[in-house]
Amino acid sequence: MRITAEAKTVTRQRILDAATAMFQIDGWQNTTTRGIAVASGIATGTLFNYFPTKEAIAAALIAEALDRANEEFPTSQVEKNSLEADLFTLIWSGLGKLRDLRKFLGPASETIFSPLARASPDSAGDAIRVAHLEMVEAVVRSHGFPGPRSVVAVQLYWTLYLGVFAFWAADDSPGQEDSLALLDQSLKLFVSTLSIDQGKEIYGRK
Amino acid sequence: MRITAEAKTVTRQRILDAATAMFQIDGWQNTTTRGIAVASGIATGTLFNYFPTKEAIAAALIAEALDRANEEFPTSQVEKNSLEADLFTLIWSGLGKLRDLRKFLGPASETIFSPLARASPDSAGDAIRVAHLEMVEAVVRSHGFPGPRSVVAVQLYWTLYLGVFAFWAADDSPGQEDSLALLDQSLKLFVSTLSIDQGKEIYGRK
DNA sequence: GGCCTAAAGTGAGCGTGCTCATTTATCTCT
DNA sequence: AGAGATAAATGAGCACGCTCACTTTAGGCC
Repeated sequence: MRITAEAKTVTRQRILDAATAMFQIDGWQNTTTRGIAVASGIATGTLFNYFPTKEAIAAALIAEALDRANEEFPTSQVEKNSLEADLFTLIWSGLGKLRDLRKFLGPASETIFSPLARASPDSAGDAIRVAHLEMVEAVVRSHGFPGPRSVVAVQLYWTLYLGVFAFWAADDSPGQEDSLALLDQSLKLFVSTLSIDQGKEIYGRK
Repeated sequence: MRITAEAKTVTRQRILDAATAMFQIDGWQNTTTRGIAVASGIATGTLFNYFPTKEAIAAALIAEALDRANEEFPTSQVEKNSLEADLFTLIWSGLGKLRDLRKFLGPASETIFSPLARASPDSAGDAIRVAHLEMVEAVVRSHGFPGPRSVVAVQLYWTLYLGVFAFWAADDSPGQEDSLALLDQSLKLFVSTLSIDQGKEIYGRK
């Protein structure tokens, strides 16, 4: 068995499709890795040749959805919008792409986006965090905040983002208006810290 | 076997002591419920008569530590301090009581304080969240914000608190100065939302 | 003391997520 | 075409958290 690269991506996709369906129908906890394997037509062990953990499968789904949103985001825009408005667009469109996954997003991300993220840089969700932070950093820079950001500012942003994310995943208010309000408020707060943060400390040391 | 209530609290304490030691030495993942049971001189099944899950054991440890901090907090104070200063005292003393548990706090709370908290009010950490929020609400009220708070404000506070909590648990900066900075900044932001929040909406509607 | 009742204790066993020694399939080289 | 090499697939098996049918033990009552 060699140079089956093409076959591998096919299998990979079959796993992701099966997992999506099963997570949505049965939920995160009730979906077993054995089940996903069977539904994908492979053995249990094979599944783990493609994804190191169950979380990694969900993380891949989330990452792909967010990547799609990021691609659509106009990076080299004529900035007529405020920083807040741009970040709002970026984040809200990301959440929009995740809409289908919402049902299992809460339980899954609980393990994926551990608050402990800083201590385990190899975790399944870390790549997502880094990618998102880079995207945000680019937007912030394009609005005249040269950076670099302090540890505190970065941590604050990520905290607020996760808060919005988690709230949104479980938000049953009509049109997710509560989430909109929270995102709006969170961004106001974050932006207000940026000016304070400017030139204060670089990554934690003076 | 009846009215062994006293014996039960003794056993309960033995479990908590054994668990504390094992979590600290071997970490959260490497400590098994079987191990805790053996170290406590009981059978595996018996352990689960005292605590429904492994998380519940850690949650009990955290809850007791925070309770101790809450008791020490002067509720009926002559308020000469700012709201920010009072919240700072409350939170920082809480973290102080948790110092010994720090090593396993990150990994453990990852499961305990799920962002999904809203959807599973029976989870091990929910009582802690409620107790803390009540404490904060009391302090906020005593500083002339009659409330009630909007869902958004509550969620924002809890998000910021968890962010500080998680950061602090893994903070290796000398004297946890980064955590201090983050807490300071977080509280500033939260307090600034309070005046906006006043009279705006009660628990999410109008 | 000898029974009855029920609370508390027990550990074999289940279903997980994940591993790893072994087997199978494919490509390369002669 | 056959042999050799190796990437990929396999599933029995492990350790874990947790359950539950059963056993043990302590109290109330005569």
